[in-house]
Amino acid sequence: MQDKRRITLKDIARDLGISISTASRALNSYSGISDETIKMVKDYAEKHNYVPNSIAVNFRKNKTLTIGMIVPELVHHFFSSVISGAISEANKQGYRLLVSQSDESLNNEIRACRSMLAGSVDGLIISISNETQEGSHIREFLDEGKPVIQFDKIIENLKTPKVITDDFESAYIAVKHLIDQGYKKIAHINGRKEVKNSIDRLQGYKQALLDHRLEFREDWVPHCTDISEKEGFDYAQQLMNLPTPPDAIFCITDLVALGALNFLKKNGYKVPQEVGVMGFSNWKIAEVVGPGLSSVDQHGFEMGEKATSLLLELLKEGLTGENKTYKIDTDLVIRESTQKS
Amino acid sequence: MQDKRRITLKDIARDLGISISTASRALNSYSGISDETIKMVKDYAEKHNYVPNSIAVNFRKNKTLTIGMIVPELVHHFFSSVISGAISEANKQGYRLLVSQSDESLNNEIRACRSMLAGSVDGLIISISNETQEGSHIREFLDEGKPVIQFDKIIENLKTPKVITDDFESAYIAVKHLIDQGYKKIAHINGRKEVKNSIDRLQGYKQALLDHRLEFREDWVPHCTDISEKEGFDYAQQLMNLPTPPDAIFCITDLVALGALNFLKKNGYKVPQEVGVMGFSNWKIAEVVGPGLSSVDQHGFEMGEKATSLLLELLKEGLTGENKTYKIDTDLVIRESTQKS
DNA sequence: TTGAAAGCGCTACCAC
DNA sequence: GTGGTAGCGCTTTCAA
Repeated sequence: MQDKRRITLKDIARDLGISISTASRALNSYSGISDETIKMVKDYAEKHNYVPNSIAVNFRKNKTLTIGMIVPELVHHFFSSVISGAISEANKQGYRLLVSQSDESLNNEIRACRSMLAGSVDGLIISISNETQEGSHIREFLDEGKPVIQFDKIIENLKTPKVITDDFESAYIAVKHLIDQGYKKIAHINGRKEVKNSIDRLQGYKQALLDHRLEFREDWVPHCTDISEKEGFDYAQQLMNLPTPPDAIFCITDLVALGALNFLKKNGYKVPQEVGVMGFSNWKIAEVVGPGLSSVDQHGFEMGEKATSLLLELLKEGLTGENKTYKIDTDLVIRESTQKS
Repeated sequence: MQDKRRITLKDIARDLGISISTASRALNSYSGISDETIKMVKDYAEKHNYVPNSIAVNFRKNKTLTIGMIVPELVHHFFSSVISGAISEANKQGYRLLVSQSDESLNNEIRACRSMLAGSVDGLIISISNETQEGSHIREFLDEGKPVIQFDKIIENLKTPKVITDDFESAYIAVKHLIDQGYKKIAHINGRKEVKNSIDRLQGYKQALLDHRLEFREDWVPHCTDISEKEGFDYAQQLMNLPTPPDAIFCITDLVALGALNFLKKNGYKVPQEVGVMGFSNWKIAEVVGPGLSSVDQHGFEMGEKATSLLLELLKEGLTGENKTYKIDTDLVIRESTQKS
């Protein structure tokens, strides 16, 4: 293997008979350098394929031009969309993205944070794991003056900017759509009771029922723990076997909705005529399943962009940011599964 | 904001009345340092929460402990699985993963390569974009002695280790399954004619037909350009409208298979009784579509792990690697769409 | 077993 | 407009 040493500023300076500082200034087009010199140096650099050693630059400037991103799960339409948006925005501004995942484990999350904090990133964008309750490992960033943006799954009382889906509003709109379609007994397969997204969606669901004078029943609101297809199937079964079964099911997630849909299809319920089904997240499966699943699109890409631009702004200003919450709009995507009328 | 300066070796040395080099050696437990000193320094470091400035270490050692990964598209079940596997393996060995995507654009790919080459990574794992024909931007890594691993979509004549799906074998097995099920007129919606994966799958398809004395017809092998659902739909239509329509369709990808499936369902063809459909990649959609789509699972996570461990091995040895190809096994996942019998 | 010092490549300050 | 030089934090010779 060849280890062709890269040409350095020193080489340029020597070959051109100028000083290193002049070469540096010329390449960075500082004021106070003659156009002549600038041209000479730039031409030489071009010709000899000079690439500044960015490790050295980083070292000198004490920054990395890299931002870290930690998500609970990478193989997931929503999170990969967010990452995609983050990369896009970061690259636009000359930054790179270091990606890690916690696999929903607090220990992994802490390890990832530590590794990034050791000097590989200038700031952090994170969506916490299910296990994370408290954020001392995240606070370490702030303590060193490195900004953090939380998104989607957040720790409320950690003083960072937050980018989230407006879960209340989105759930409200989704349920209102069901109501508008003429469904009257609307159940909600919710998520974990202690997770903010679940709580907010549940509130939005309740408020929509309240505002439209529809009945709310505790036994119409089961709570998932895994948020899996199987749970969707099982809870749909449980709901439909109630003495008073619902005529629509609003699901915490498309995967759960898929399970519900499968139960309903398998057992001869007509969707959407007898039972309406609404998902959340608008994954690819919502589009391809039969019948097409109405869902709420969370604009993951946009969320990634927003979180990144917020972080870069703070980086530019040298701040760690205020405790402000930014809500990203959602879109209700209406498909067959709720088209009763 | 607070900018609590982090404690450095210098601080430790000063406070402990020893030299910087001793402090450094103690922390790294070099031989030739008294246990006493080691203990003293380590205790002090622990107590004052010393974290080595990894930018400085990187600079000094001229490496970053970071590897770069460039994929055509991040929001994609296969690629996010690969990334997930790569992160897992990299972290295990103390490395981090910098992720970028080309969006199937050669220019973006070149830009991403340049950015990483400038000093942010020690090596690269890449799956090239559809537009990429030639790899001078990748060769720049090798020229600097930085190893590269190609995976999935590769440039054959670039001297790097390669990790790929055994497309020939996988296609062969998939088609053989169709044959075993009793299908006799098997079409293949292929990909671009110049892309290696397409070519190999086509060859596997042909060989399976040949070995089982089934007819091969050019007009049964249309070529996609986008590899989209729409193309699947359109080509299925084209195939079924031929004077001699096929009784099974092997699709280059699940998305294409989905389009084909949709065409068939919409037009009253019974799947799998009248027409069998086989996908490739085994995305989530293959599992959830009705009827369930038989497909070939590519083991993305494993591929990411393998590519990463190969890269780290080279990094350890200081080599750029040989032109060796590693084929990752696939699994045939049989669902309803091909269960004729 | 320890210390002094060079130096990685670059930027930025201070002279001239 | 340009050059000299200090120094970022660390590792690693070389000397003692």
